[in-house]
Amino acid sequence: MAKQPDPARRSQRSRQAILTAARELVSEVGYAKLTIEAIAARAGVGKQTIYRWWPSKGAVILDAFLALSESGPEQDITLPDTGDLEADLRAVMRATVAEFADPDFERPIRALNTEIINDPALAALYLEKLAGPVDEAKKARLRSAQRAGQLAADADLDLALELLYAPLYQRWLLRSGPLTAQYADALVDAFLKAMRPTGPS
Amino acid sequence: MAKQPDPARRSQRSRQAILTAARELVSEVGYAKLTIEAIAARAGVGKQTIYRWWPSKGAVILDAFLALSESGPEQDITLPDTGDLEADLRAVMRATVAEFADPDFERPIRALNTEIINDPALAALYLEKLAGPVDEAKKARLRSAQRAGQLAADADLDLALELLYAPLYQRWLLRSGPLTAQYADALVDAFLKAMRPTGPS
Amino acid sequence: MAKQPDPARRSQRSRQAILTAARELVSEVGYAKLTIEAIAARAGVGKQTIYRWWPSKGAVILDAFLALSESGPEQDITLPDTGDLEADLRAVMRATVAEFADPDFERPIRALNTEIINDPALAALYLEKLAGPVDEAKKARLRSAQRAGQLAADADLDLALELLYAPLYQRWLLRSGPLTAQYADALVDAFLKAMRPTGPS
Amino acid sequence: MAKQPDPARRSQRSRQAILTAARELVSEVGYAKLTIEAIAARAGVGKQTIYRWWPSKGAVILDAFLALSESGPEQDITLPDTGDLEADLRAVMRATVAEFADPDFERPIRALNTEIINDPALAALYLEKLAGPVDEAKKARLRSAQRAGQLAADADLDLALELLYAPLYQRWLLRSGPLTAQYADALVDAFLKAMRPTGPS
DNA sequence: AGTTAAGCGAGACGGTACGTCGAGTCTTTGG
DNA sequence: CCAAAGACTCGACGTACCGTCTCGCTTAACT
Repeated sequence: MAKQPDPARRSQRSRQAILTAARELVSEVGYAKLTIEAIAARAGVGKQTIYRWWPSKGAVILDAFLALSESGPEQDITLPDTGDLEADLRAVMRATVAEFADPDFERPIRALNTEIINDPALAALYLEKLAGPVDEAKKARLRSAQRAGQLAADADLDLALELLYAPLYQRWLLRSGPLTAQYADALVDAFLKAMRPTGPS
Repeated sequence: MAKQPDPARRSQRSRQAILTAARELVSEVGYAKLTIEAIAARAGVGKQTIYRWWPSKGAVILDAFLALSESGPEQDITLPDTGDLEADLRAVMRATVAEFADPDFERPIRALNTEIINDPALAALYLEKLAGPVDEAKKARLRSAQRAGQLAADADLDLALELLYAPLYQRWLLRSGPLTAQYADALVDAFLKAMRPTGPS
Repeated sequence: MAKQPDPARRSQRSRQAILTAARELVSEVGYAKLTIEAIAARAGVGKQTIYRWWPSKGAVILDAFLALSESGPEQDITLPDTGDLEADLRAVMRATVAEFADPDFERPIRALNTEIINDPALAALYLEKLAGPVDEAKKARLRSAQRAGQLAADADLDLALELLYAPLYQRWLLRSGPLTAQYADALVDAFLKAMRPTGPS
Repeated sequence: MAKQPDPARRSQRSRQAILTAARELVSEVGYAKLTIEAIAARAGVGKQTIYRWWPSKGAVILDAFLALSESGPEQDITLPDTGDLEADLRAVMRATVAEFADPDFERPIRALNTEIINDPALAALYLEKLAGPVDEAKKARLRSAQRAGQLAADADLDLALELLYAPLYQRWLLRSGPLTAQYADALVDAFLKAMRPTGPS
C-alpha cells in the first residue's frame, strides 16, 4: 500500500504558486504545450511537489479554476430576476456569448474541456465543483419562472438547461458558427417556445 | 523553399496501411496514448512517410475517418422520410443515442473531438468533410417537413439542428447525464414545440 | 556560525541502529546503490539524525566498520609469533587470502575502498583508525623477526608491509588474478628474499 | 527480445564528441560529480545516444581512455632497454611516480579505478584493453633481463610486476605515503633482491 | 515537579539527475 | 529515386535521492 502524503503538512505557499503558474501558462502557451516542468519552474517548486498532490495535469488545471471560484467565498451565484424571464435570459445568454469570445477566457476553458473529455474522473469533479453550482443558480431562476407561470411547471430543468446552453457550447467548441447577440436571442426564443406552459385547456 | 512531395508518386499501399493502423490503435489504446511511432511500426512504414503527407496526428485520425466514409463512395446520406416527422426524428435520435453508447464508436470519436477542439484548421476540415454531408442530409429532412407544414417555414435550420443534437452531444461529451431512449424522445418533443409553425391567423 | 550538536545528548540507540542498518544494506545492495534514505528508513530514524552526526555517506560506512572493531574492545591485535617467520607469514597471508574470498567480507570492503579513493579526508581516517592498528601489529611481528636476525635490521617496515600486502590488495581490487594459497606462499617467498639480512661481509 | 542498434549506422561524429566531453569533464569536475546529462550537453548530443551505445557511465569513461590509446595506432609500447636492468627500472619507476603526481593524470585514473572496483565486467575490459598491452611491454623488458642473466630465469613475471608496481599503486590509491624518487628506487632495490638469480653451485 | 531546550521521528520541500519515451529531422540503404 | 529503416537532437516525462527545513513528541537537565 502506497503511502499517502499528509495534507496537514502541505505548503499553502507552494499550492498557490502552482495554481497561479498553471493559470498563467495555460493562457500564455495554451494547454497542449503546457508541461508540468514549466509549471514547476514558474512556481519555483520541485516537480515532486506537483506529483505529490495532483494525479494528472488536468487535475492541476481544474484545481486552478476551482481556486479562482473559491477565492470569492461569498459566491451565492445568483442570476438576475427582474420578473421578466425573456429579458433576463437574453441578458444572461448575451453575457455568456461575450464571455466565450474573450480569448483570455477561451484558452483555459478549452484546455479544461480537452482534459475532461478523456478523463471521466475529472469530468465528474468538474461537474460537481464547477458546473454544478452554476447550473443550480440557473435552475433557481427557472424555478422562479415556473412559479410565475412563465414556464411549464412540469419541465425537466436539466433538459431545459441543455436546450438553452448546449447549442452555444457546441458552436463554441467546434467553431461551427458565429457567436453573436442575435444568436443568443434566437436561442432564448426557441427555448421559450419549447418550454412555455401549455395553454389552459 | 521547401520541396513538396509529389502526390502522384504517393504509395497507396502505405497510405492505407497507415490509416488502418491509426484506426486500430485508437480503438486499442485510446487517443491520448496514440503515438506516431506506434502507427508507423504497426503500418510497417517509416515515420517520415507519415510526416511527409500529414501535418499532425489529428490530421491522420481525421483522414482515417474520412477514408472510412469514402469507402462507401455512393453514400447519398439520406434520412428516413415517412411523412411523420415526429416518428422519423425519434427513430434517428434513438439511433444516435445507441451509437454514442457503443464503446467501439465512442473512443475514436472522443479522439477526434479532442483534436478538433484545439485545432481550428482541423475543425474546419472536420465540419466540411465529415459533419457537413451529414448535416446536409438532416437539413434536407427538415426542409421536407417545412414543405409539409410540420415545421415553421422561416426556421433557421442550423439553429434547429443544434437545438436537436447539441444537448445530446454535450451530455455525451461531458458525461453529464444518462443517454436513453427517453432522453431522445424528450429532445424531439422540445424540438418540435420550439419549431412548430406559428398558428394561422 | 553554525550550531554544533551536543554529543552528550546523542541517542546511542539511534547511532547503533544506523550503523547496523548501514552494514546490512551494504551487504544487501552493494555500496553504489546504498542511499542515506534507505539507511534512515531501515534504522527507523529521521534523515536529519544521520546528517547531524556524519558528514558523508562514506563516513557512515567507515564508522560502521569502526564500530565492529571496537565491539571487541580487548583488541590488542597480535600476530602469531612462533619464531619461524616464514611459517608465521604463510599462515597470515593464507588467512588474508581466504578473508578476501568471502563475499560477505568482500562487498563492504569494496564499498569502503570506493569512498576512500575519492575522499582524502576519509582515507586519512581509515588509515588512522582501521589500517593503522593492524599495520602496527604486523610491524611488531617484523621487528621481532629483525631482532631474531631473520630480517634485514635496516629494512623500512612500511615498504616491507607494502611489498607483502600490496600485490594481494591489487589483485583483489582489480580482479587481475586468482587469490590462492600458492599465491600467498609465493608472495612470502619473494618478500623474504627481498628482505633477508645481507650476509656477513 | 530487445532490438539492438546497428553499429554500422553509428555516428562517428557523436561518438568522438561524447568521448572528448567525458574526458574534459572528468578532468574538470572529477568523477563523482560527472553526470551523463553534462556529457551529453557538452557533446551537443542527445542523452539517448549515450544510453544507446554504452551500458554505464564507467563504460563511457573507459572508452574515452581507450580511444586515447588507439589514437596513436602504431604504439608498440616498448620500455627502454640499455642492458642495465637496474638503471632502466629506476627510470621507469621514477617516471611512473611522476605521472601519478600529475593532477591532470590523477583525476581520470581515480575515476576509472572507482568504477572498475565495483564492476567486474568493466575490470575485465580494463585489464584486456588498457593494462594488458602495457604489462606486456613490461614483461618483455623483464624477459630480456632473464636472458641476460640479471633475473631469475624461472621467475613468475605476473608476480614480478605486482611486486614492483602494486606497492606504488596502493600508496597512490590510498594516499598512505609519499611518492618520491627515493621510494621508486627503494622499490627497485627490493624487487631486484627478490628476483635476482640464485647463485651458481 | 515543572519548565525548557535539545535531539528525535517524520516527512514535505526545492533541486538535480536519472533512464525512458516520443516528436520531428536527417542519413543511409535496398528494391 | 522513393521509401523503409532507424539513428539523431531535443525536450518532457515521472521517479529517486539529495540535503534542508519545519513540525510535534520525547527526554534529559536545570531550575
